[in-house]
Amino acid sequence: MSEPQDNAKCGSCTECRYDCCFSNRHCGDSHIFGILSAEELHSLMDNKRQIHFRPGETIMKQNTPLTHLVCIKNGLAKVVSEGPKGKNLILQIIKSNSIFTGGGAIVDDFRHFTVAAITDIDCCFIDTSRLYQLLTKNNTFSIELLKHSNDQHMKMLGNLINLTNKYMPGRVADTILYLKNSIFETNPYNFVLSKQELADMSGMTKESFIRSLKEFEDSGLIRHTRNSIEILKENDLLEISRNG
Amino acid sequence: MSEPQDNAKCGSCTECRYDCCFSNRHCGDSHIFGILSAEELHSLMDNKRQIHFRPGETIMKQNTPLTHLVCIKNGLAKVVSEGPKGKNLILQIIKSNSIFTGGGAIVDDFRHFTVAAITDIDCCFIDTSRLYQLLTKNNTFSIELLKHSNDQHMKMLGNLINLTNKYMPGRVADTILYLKNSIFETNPYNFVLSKQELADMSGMTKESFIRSLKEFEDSGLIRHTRNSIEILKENDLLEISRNG
DNA sequence: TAACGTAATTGATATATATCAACATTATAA
DNA sequence: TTATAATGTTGATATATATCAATTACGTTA
Repeated sequence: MSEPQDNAKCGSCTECRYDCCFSNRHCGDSHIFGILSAEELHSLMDNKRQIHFRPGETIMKQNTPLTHLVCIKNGLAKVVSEGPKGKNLILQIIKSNSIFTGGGAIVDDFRHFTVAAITDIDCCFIDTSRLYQLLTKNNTFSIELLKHSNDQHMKMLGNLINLTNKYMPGRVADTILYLKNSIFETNPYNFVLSKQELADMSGMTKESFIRSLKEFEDSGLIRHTRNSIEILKENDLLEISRNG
Repeated sequence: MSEPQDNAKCGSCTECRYDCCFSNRHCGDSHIFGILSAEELHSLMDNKRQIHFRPGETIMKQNTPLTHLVCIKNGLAKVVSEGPKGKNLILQIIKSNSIFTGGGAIVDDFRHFTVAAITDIDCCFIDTSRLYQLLTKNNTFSIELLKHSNDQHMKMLGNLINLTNKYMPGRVADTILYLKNSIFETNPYNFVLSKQELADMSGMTKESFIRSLKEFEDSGLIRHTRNSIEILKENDLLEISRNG
């Protein structure tokens, strides 16, 4: 894999080595590493590897042994469940400063998801053995990880409910609102996701997604180009999302 | 199954009071209480309440504050996600000797599911405050609970995949095989679930469930009466489950 | 720039599933 | 027991969504 400037920095400088990927302030949806002492952080990151991925590359593959957890330093990645017969479902988008284990940590130590880079990505691979060691030593850390796990669990429940209870327009509304409010956080937002990927996030075919999106455009709810969407009437979209 | 006298016994005798619901040997899918010392078990169960529910009664209700976790001592319960517009999805059946928190433990302390009794049920309500206290004291316990959480998480992923990637016959096959292999564990198995509930487990209407079941019967894969099912050709059903 | 491959779009059609309505069966209570 | 409600079953139809095929736009490389 290629190694740009940041990469080299992280591999050499000591300060960076144990801190750069998980500074307390920036640890995204979880403060999980914020509670660790320097020593503990050291024990966890001692032999971590920072790796660069190009868009499209697979970061972790479903059904492989869960030997490392991944921390996204910067870039966007998609979490995919590869179903039978090539049916992919994108369950979430991971942003900078997030950790991701792959699902089966402690339970069966297999990865239940595939994670692939959407943009260029710098991320760290941390040995799960180090994680487990730390779990046995720092109870607060265990509790934080439990919190993180429950959080992911409830997000997946949300996914399940949306995908099974709603018609297509509701699911499309969910997807584009999720991207605006949880991922890009600006209103006309640009993205690098293909229509196929947007459809995979919404549990439908790309043709259906396109048609639904067009209806929104015709109704004046959104405006969109090849790779940007502007939400014009968020309340109406929320209403569509609620009514399924 | 245990005798009904247990109920009374549990309320009075001290030994029973801290042990009967969660003996190490019988703690179902989790050994979570098996690792606790007598003292710790005491601290957890000190003020626990054992309650009896009749079939159909609600044990915990979605969207209420998560003040207690529930341990099913004996009986069967259904875990329901109540969607908008009365669309219910039954996510799992809970058997004897299982614990259930309701989803949002530590995260938002709200219940994300409704749990309702299918049969008569004896269960214990344990203060979550006691649980949290114990979490901070016993690291092994935290790790066990983390394991339990991840386990539930991956089971929900399985649900999601089944419900979104499969056609009706595959989902019906999943449901009746799940009941045979994970819940009742005998072959012609009797159940107290209505066709509506079976349909709610399979993410479809009761009419569709009935039709699908009839096709299985006509093809000689199963035999069924009002409240019993016999699996005749499990391999064929597994094949149907796989092919969606 | 032209040429090619890939992604996006549109339309016509097929199919899975839900809905609605009628009826049958079983359970419950007077 | 009979009456009445609840649940189960079947059929006809409507609808949401996928599939297939054709075309267009775009981006990349020669």
